[in-house]
Amino acid sequence: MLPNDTDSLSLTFAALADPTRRAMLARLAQGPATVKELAQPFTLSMPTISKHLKVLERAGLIQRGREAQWRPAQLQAAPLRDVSAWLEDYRQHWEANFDRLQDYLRKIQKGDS
Amino acid sequence: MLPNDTDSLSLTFAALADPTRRAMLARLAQGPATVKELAQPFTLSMPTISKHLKVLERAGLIQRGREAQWRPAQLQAAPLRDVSAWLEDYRQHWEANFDRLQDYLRKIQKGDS
DNA sequence: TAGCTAATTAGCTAAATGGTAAAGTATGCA
DNA sequence: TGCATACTTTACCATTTAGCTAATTAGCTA
Repeated sequence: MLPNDTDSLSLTFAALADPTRRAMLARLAQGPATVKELAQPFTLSMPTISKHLKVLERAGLIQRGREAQWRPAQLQAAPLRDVSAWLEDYRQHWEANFDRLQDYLRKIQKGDS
Repeated sequence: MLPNDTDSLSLTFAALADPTRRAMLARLAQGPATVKELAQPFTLSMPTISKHLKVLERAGLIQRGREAQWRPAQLQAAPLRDVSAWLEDYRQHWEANFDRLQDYLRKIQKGDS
C-alpha cells in the first residue's frame, strides 16, 4: 500500500514478523536487558541486533534507557494490547468450529438443506 | 534471520503487516468474496490484488476455491488463533498497569523503597 | 468460433529488509 | 591519558516486497 504504510498496527505486525525479534521480546518479558544480553542467544553481529532493536522501538514494543555505557531495553506491551483488540473481531471465526457452522448456515439459506 | 524465516507465525505476522490485506480479511469476515469484489475498495491493479491474496493464502489466512471463472476466497482463522495464543504470554504485561507494577517491584527489591 | 469477463503469470522498477565489516561515540577505570 | 567495554552509525550487498503494464489462461455465452 502506497498511502501510509506506517500505521501503528502495520508497524507492530511487521516488527513481530521476525523470530529474532519475537525471541527478544520473550527475553524482555522476564525483565529489562542490555543489548549484549539480548544478543547473547544469537550468532548475529551487534549492528544487526541494534537494527532489530530499532525496529522494536519504532513499533513502540520496547523503551530504551541509558545506564553508563549500557542501553537497557524494556518491554512495552501497549502495541500488543492493540493487536489483541484487533484480533477480537475474528475470535468467533476460530472458536467452536465456526467455519463449519458458517458453511451450514450458507447451505440452509440457499434452501439446499 | 537467515535460517528459516518461513515459520508459521512469521508468515502470519508478515501477512497482517499490510493494511490492504487486513482490509481484505475484514471483508472476508463477512463471508466469501471473489477477487474482483475484494479489489473493489482499492485503486490497486488486479495483479497487485492477486499478489496480496497469494500472501494471505501462503499464510493460511484464506482458502481459495473455483467456481467457473471465479476464485472465491474464504477466511481461515486458524493462524489468527495461533497469534492469539502467542499473545497470551504477554497479556499480563498490558493489563492492570503491569509496567508500573514491575517498576515498583524492581525498586523495592533493590532496597530502594 | 469469437468475444467477453475473471484472474493469473511474466517481467520490470523502486523501496524496504536483514545481513555484513569497519569506523565512530560514550562511559568507566587504571 | 589511554585503554577496554558497550553500542551505534555508516556504507555496502543481496533478497524480498509492493506496485505497475502487458500478455496469458480459463470459462461462459452468443
